[in-house]
Amino acid sequence: MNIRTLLDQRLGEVISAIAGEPCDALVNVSSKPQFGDYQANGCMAAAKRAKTNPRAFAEEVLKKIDLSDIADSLEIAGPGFINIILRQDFLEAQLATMATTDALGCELAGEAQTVVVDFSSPNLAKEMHVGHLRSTIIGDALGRVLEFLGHSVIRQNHVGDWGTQFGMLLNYMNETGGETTTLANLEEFYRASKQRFDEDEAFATTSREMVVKLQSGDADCKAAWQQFLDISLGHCQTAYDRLGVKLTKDDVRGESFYNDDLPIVVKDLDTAGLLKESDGARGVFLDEYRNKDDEPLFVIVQKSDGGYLYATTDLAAMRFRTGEINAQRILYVTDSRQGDHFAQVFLIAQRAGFVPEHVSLEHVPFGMMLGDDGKPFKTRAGGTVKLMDLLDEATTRAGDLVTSKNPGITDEARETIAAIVGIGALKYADLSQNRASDYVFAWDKMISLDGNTAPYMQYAYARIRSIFRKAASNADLGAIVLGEPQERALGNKLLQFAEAVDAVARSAMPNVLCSYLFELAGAYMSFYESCPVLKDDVAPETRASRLALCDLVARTIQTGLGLLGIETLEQM
RNA sequence: GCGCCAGUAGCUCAGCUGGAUAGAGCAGCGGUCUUCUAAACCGCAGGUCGUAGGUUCGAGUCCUGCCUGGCGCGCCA
Repeated sequence: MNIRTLLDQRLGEVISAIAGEPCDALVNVSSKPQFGDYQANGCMAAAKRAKTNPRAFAEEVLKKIDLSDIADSLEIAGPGFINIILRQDFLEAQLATMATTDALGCELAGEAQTVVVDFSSPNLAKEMHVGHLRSTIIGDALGRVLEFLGHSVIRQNHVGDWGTQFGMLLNYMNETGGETTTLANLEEFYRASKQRFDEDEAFATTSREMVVKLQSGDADCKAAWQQFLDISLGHCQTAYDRLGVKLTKDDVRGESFYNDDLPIVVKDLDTAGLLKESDGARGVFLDEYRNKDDEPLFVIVQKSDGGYLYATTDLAAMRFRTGEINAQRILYVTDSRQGDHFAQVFLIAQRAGFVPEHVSLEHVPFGMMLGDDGKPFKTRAGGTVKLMDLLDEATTRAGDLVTSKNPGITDEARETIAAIVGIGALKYADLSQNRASDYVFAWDKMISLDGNTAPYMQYAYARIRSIFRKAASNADLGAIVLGEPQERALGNKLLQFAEAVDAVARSAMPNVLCSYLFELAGAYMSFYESCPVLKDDVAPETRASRLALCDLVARTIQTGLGLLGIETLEQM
């Protein structure tokens, strides 16, 4: 049950009826406690359209509306706000309902959709580096949230497995005997082959021939290529597993998959009357975009030498995703620099009829990871930071912290906690930022575990679990009664979980869920300080009520962090 | 030259379709541990929301100009 939506509907009907046209009630969580639990802001706008006094309009609304089953009081304030205080027994009943299901009050807003989430998409010629982190974890979180709401999520790892560089790599693999051991360090392997390519003209020539052979389907070449991909994908899978990202081999559908479709894309564009030629290249002119000379932009889909480009592959993928997968919504989780590119290929795809009108194409852009100097995040030597090294450092730092907080701990427990806390902190630091902006990566901030961090939530969870361990067999849950102000605040916050999850699904902004969880954990910490659960002087029914609240908070934090791909711990 | 994104507290950032006195977290200052885990809690202080106009009952949010930073702009992805 999404209370905000409920109020929006109930008030919206009345406001619309009075105004004589459809109006939005604009219900939101109140900006301040003295304004009640929720506030409706829609009367001012509706009154304006109906050309009446907003306060008088709001009074009319209060006269007509019956919210007695939900709200204790409705008050008009300021120019025409309606402040809503919910009934305590309504909140208690809602919490009881919320506790009965794993969905914790979340429900499908409309029809279930088939949603393609295109994310991670590393170039398999090299090892994964920090540049792939944001796409991977943001896309993973979005996939989990949409799935949680009942949508059918198709993950697509659009890996780079088909560029000219593969000729170079295959050639070098042949030269070095194709031993898999030499591929243990992909980065080094790439560097070495690149060096050969740049220094030896003969090598470069055979490399180019290798590409042609590969793309024309030569069996030996294809086998070697497949072997290379398997190894590279293995590296990726190790990273995904350590990150706790739900991506497997089955989700991989790389550029090569669309190879046979590329000529068809060009042909279809021609059929649609969109294809033009310019300087020997073929492509589509877009009036909406201008080039440097203020002429319509030419988006090339086939080079003058006959080769295809990434716009072609993306168009082929769109055709496949709507035609074969039947997607109704497609999310592209890539960095914001590709914004223009996607806007352009979306336009072409719609114009060419590759994507029906009802399908939503959404670029989900994110900013760059910067170092604390404000420049792109690099190693001290200025090189690319490997993803694996980043994960290692996160767990090492978390491990050191565990040791300092809890010196007596066994090595085994330490490692488990370090992995979950370290990886969780790393992912949360990223997810909690508005993805649109560049983000300054700072180990100390992230791993200091203070403030709005994953460990703060993990700690709140562990504290609750500790209570249940202590209560042992005497931990029966009772009916929730929101007696104390902290209990009411906590209960209210719990019921907003569905609102937060809905907002993430709609806007593709995981940071909304992070903010929610931080507020929830904060409300719990305040509750924890002022409302004893297991102390001797707590009445049995109060104890049972608070245990039920604790349980629901624990489940919400665990589920919420789970939607972000972050694990919880019984003890920290 | 054109386009996209950003500019909010000392630092890092929130701010949902325009709503009431702009919020957090760090850092700073001051309180709270014979503890249901202090990785915590409570309080104080900190602001011309880049800038100049405009739209209106109301603007951090919408429009226009300007300034600053980042990114992109036909045969790489």
